[in-house]
Amino acid sequence: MSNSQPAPKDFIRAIVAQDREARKFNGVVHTRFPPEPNGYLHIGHAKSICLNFGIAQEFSGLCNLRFDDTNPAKEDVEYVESIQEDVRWLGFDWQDRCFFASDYFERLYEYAVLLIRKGKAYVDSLTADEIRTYRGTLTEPGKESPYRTRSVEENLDLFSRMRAGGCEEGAHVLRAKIDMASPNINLRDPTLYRVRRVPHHRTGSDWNIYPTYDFAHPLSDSLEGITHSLCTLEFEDHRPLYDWLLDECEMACHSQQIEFARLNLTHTVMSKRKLLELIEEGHVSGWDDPRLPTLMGLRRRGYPPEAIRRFCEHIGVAKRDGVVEVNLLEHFVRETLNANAQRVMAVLRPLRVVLTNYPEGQVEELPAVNNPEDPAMGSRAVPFSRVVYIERDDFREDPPKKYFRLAPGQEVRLRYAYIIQCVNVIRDEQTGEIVEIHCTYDPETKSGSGQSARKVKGTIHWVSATHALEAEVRLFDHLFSVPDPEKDGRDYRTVLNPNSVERLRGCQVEPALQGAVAGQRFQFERQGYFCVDSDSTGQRLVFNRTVALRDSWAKIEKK
RNA sequence: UGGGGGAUCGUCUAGGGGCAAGACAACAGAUUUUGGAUCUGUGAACCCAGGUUCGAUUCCUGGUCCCCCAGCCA
Repeated sequence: MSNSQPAPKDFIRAIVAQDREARKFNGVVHTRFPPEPNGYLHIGHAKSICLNFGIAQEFSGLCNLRFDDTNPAKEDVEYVESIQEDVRWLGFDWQDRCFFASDYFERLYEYAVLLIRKGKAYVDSLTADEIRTYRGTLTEPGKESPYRTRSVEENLDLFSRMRAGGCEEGAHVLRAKIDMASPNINLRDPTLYRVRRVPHHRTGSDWNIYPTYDFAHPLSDSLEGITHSLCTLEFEDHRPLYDWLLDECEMACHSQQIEFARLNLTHTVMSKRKLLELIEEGHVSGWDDPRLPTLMGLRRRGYPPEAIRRFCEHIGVAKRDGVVEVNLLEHFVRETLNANAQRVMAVLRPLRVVLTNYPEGQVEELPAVNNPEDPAMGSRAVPFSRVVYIERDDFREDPPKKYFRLAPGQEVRLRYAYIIQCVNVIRDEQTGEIVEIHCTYDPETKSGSGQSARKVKGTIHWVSATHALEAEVRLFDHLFSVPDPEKDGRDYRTVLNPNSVERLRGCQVEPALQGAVAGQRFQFERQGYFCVDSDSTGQRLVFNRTVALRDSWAKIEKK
């Protein structure tokens, strides 16, 4: 019964559910994710991937991966491979259904011939400039090309010569014969084929002509039996053409195009062009720079694919265009990492602390919980000794109100260890800089066993100086310092965040991190989630900060 | 002043002739050996104007504002 079904989550699922119930397409649901292999995927694509694969899953259907490789001048196998890797990483499986529009070139050509025979397409020999002029404007109708009335025979002959390689690029194009006066510019005899004397990454030099998106897309959808062809809003105007082509080519399957709003995120840019500019101008290091919204970048940054999926589920699908705040994405990253990231202690900006009453040479192995959210993750031993490092931020000579950390005379708990009290501050005689602090520890307050009634307000993280591993840590922040980098048409480069990355060397991390491999994710207690960077080696650990923990102290201090 | 789409808390998304719901963010409190997590609570919205109606955010009419389209890109 339909009333036992949960309400559809969005208008597209509502349509799909209705179609399935009405047995449209025989009750089958078949979608596709159709990237052009001319760049790398970003989180905007993730929305489409989750939508298409998600709907297929929910409606017991299938989702194809199809490369829209109709423009050899811009495309490359390198992109094909990276796109496949990204889709897999996101957690989706196209099984044996990875297709290419180029797989259909021969059939597409035959459909073009069919259109010519029906008098629905013609070879135009106007120049690109002339075609533009003839097209008219938004408010004025276009003019018909003088070549529009060529005979079927002449068109057939010309078109086959275009294919055979007898003409220069731009000499001719194949156009649909629709309506030069249409208020919808896409219907003013759109181009179906153009001459391109460029080798294609899959078909080599087999072809001298290539179909346009407008021609190839609907036919590819139909050939694959795609029932619901989901795309972004800017293709809304193309739908009449999409339908016209399926009708005129007499396709057995009339796929249904449905448009939804693309994803926009605050504090970043999403277009391939701008992403490329950021890379080429050296503002970021490459497509996998952890500050970029590319899937490669997010992966390197440490974002779990599950977090991205949850985010995409959560933002929903609608037709109004808007901008999602990045903090929503970050929320899902924290939420998933909180549940499964191993906790570890790491001191980013070390301050030496000597426990003057702790026996020289003594080492204790203190048990530490790996993840309080998940007891199954067990515990580990953390070495403790007379000299430890704490965070410089965790000591203040003049502590503000409500500062629950270390200060002269004040007490604080070292996580999983003892309560210590600051008794002395040692500074560099020249610079006056604090070089180390002396504390005493209270042996009665050992974590767990002690049961000391004594409570302190603060607990800070630390690492044993003799046992710590040195590491480099890269702290990332938003690439842009404002939510909408392109507001009022300004150049987004003018609002790049100068502090979007901070490299910290000489960080001291817990020995449990020995041997951590690239991609492994941790929570550095009290600081955030970090992931081992691909620059990391056995000798030199490098971490990326995925996202900081929520910091309510920072808020208090701001006031 | 062509055509196509859209307008609900700060943000995203529901709903739909009769109390406008959720999430993030914000704020307040509880709790806490992570100032994390968790829990509780608070504030916060139907673009405007008319009309129909007992009643309109929803239906109708007219506006306003925003987005997209003049590639041989997708």
